[in-house]
Amino acid sequence: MKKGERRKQELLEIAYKMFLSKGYENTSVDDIIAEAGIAKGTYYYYFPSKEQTLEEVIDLMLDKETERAKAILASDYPIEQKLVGVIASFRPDEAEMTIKDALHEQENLLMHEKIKNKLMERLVPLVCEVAEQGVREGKFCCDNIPERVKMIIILSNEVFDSDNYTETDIKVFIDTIERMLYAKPGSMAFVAQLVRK
Amino acid sequence: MKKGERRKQELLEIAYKMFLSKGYENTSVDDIIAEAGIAKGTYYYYFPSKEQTLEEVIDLMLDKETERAKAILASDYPIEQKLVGVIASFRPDEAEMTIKDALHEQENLLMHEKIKNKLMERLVPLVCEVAEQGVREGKFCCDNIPERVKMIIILSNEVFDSDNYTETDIKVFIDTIERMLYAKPGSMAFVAQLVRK
DNA sequence: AACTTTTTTCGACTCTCAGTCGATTTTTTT
DNA sequence: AAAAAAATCGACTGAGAGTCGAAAAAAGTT
Repeated sequence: MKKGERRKQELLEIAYKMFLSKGYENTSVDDIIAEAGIAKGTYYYYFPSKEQTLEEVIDLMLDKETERAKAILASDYPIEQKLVGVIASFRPDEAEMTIKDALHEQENLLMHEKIKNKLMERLVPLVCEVAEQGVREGKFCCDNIPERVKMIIILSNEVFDSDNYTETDIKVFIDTIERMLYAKPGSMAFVAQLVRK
Repeated sequence: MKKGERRKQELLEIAYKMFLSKGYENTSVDDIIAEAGIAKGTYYYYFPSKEQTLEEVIDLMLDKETERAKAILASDYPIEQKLVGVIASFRPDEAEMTIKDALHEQENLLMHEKIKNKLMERLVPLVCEVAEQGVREGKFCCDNIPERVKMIIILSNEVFDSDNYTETDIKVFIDTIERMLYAKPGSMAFVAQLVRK
């Protein structure tokens, strides 16, 4: 009654690696079971569908990232840095994502979409906390925090998602979030160092 | 030497309708050829792949919308209205898109993505023209127009794409574009009437 | 008209892949 | 040891995209 749990973890591990290295669409269930050395039926004993596997793989990924974000939230960095830090916690994990996701977007649309949605669900409330803290401290000065935060995250997702963003994109992005939050001009300028790479 | 052209248009027409009503993924090539009353081989005589058909269907859609946008651009409405009008030209064509695209996003991801990309390509330069005109007239006051415009379009896409945006989303969106363009506060307030429906 | 060439059409076939299912083996419970 | 539950197996199905060589239709040539 626990051998099953181990097998499931093993399958998630394999799926995770293959989805990242070859892309979701390019990884067939047959690929996964070949790698695991099991039969089709066994796979479907643990997952109702390939898509559900994806779902669980993503949740697993985001769990780690949520932890990181919460650590930053609990820290005592200045608000501006917290804000950016929490958002950045969810940036793809080094070489992991970047390998394939960036490249052949076509083959990863579903994965990408699911990540974006799940990420949004988790990230918005965390960033809202930071932003509200910022308002209390007088660093930001606006209402409708959740909506503003949502839009900031949308922008950060879409703009920095591809690899072809420019210096100017960064500059404008920073200016935009400063103005959206009614923060002191220049207070977010430090972000430029972090994003550029 | 022109019967072929007619057939191709016919196929695009059929594909267009079916993609919109049933979704791209849910429309098989077999569905299309059944509707057209032709054989598989004939279809592939005109299109190298189902995806290429999608590509051409979308281009066709966007052609119409580009015309509308250009008409507005050439008009002499006030800048603020032009800006919004041009962007709104690319909103899905009444009942057309809304039918299915909004609903089962899952089945339409590729279509959605392609529309977004192609739309961006066409819309950004048009909106830039308006914005630059606005700067010349002193209505807006900022540099890096293309980047700002891109972000505005991203926001309008993502925020108003789903049907569950709120009054507050609209308010914040308006505030954001005013501030991104350094426009007079309230100068864009009229948008609220248009978006609400 | 008789032919040749080009364009268009046909549909059976292949290949890939997700998912099913009943049978069998392994593990746990009693 | 027997019964029950959990885990595994792999052949099979069904759907759907794309291929290909052959045939029919249309256009061009003499």
